Amino acid sequence: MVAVPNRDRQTERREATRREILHAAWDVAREQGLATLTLREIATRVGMRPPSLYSHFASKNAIYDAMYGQAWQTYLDLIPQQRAQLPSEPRAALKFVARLFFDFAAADLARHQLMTQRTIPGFTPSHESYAIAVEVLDELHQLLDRFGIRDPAAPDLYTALVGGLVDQQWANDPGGDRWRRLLDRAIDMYADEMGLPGPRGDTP
Amino acid sequence: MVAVPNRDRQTERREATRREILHAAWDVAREQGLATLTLREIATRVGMRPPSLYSHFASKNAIYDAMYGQAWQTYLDLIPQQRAQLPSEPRAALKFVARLFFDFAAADLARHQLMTQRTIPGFTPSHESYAIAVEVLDELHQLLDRFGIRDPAAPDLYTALVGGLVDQQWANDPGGDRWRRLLDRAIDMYADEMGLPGPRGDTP
DNA sequence: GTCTATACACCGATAGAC
DNA sequence: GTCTATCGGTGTATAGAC
Repeated sequence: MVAVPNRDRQTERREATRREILHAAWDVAREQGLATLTLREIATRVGMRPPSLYSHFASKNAIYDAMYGQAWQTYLDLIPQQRAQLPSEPRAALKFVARLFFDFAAADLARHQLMTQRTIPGFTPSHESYAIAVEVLDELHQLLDRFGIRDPAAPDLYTALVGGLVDQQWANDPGGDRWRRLLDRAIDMYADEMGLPGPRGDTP
Repeated sequence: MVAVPNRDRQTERREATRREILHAAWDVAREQGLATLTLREIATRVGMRPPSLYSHFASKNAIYDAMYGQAWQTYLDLIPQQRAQLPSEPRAALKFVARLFFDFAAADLARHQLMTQRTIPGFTPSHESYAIAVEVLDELHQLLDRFGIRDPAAPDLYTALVGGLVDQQWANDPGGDRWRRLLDRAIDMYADEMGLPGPRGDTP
């Protein structure tokens, strides 16, 4: 019986090629900007001709969509290890989580734009990919809930605050830390608003 | 002596054409997305052939740059009339100013992206255009100073907070008001952090 | 200042051979 | 699954006539 192992090996090979293509796509997006991404350039980097990409992705937007899902999945995968390191003190925990997201978003402009902005005209994530982003948001809701923050406005205000710091960092001081330095202060301000107990102060 | 009047009429005509081109460019950007802007489409709308645009703008980026400057200038022009309507109570004043910026930014995605995000790979505003944005920021600094808010972090935290609400609004509820409704609450939170006196509460 | 003509490169996508 | 060939179109930008 070799049918099953063969099929497995083939699907694995297929997924490896998909990953390779996406990896090249990320390289291009980082180097030349998300909006300048082209099938030609991706194909060149993986040693293919452009039409061959259509054996793995139905369209250019399908590549964007896979990248979108991959980006949110990468962040989602950080959460278990984040949970293991989470400080018990609520404010310290919120700061830890905020810093994790900030650094993730500040590390890669193309990724950040794809995840949270409408940079690519006409691109909308598929339900499948969007569901991963929703999972991440769900984790945030649970975290806030665990700390007794049940204000209905709390998650939206949190995402606006942390996302706003990231966006300002990218727009006005890329590569620097002018807004990153305000992160702990911003979280303390937020924690005060939400009635979270505990002392103010920067993380060590 | 007709030399001077003629020259004036000619430069006026020239500027009118420039305005017409930019107006068409804004239409295209709004309808099809900022990144999809093409000289072809702009030219068609003003009834020209694409190469004719080069009599008025040195390049496509020069058009982006003029749009950038125009957008910030439009906002700057709102400030005198905003100042006339400014509530005397500090918190109400901050809310009023924040709402003005929010609504301006939420009214036009392409404009917002050009003003505050790095949507167009390779585009950087000229010093002249950027100076207008700096003028707007200067007005914010003066406003905060007038209310006794002299914390060095105050302006950066303010732009992150208000900008963050705008970005979330565009990313997750375009055309809605899910984050707009949090504006007064966010400003109260900010005012508390900055030690601004006065009562909390939504604007009427 | 606007036009035609054109350069020169690029794009996403499809058809069909192998 | 990858290729070649090709479609029909896009793009910015320049030269030179009028």
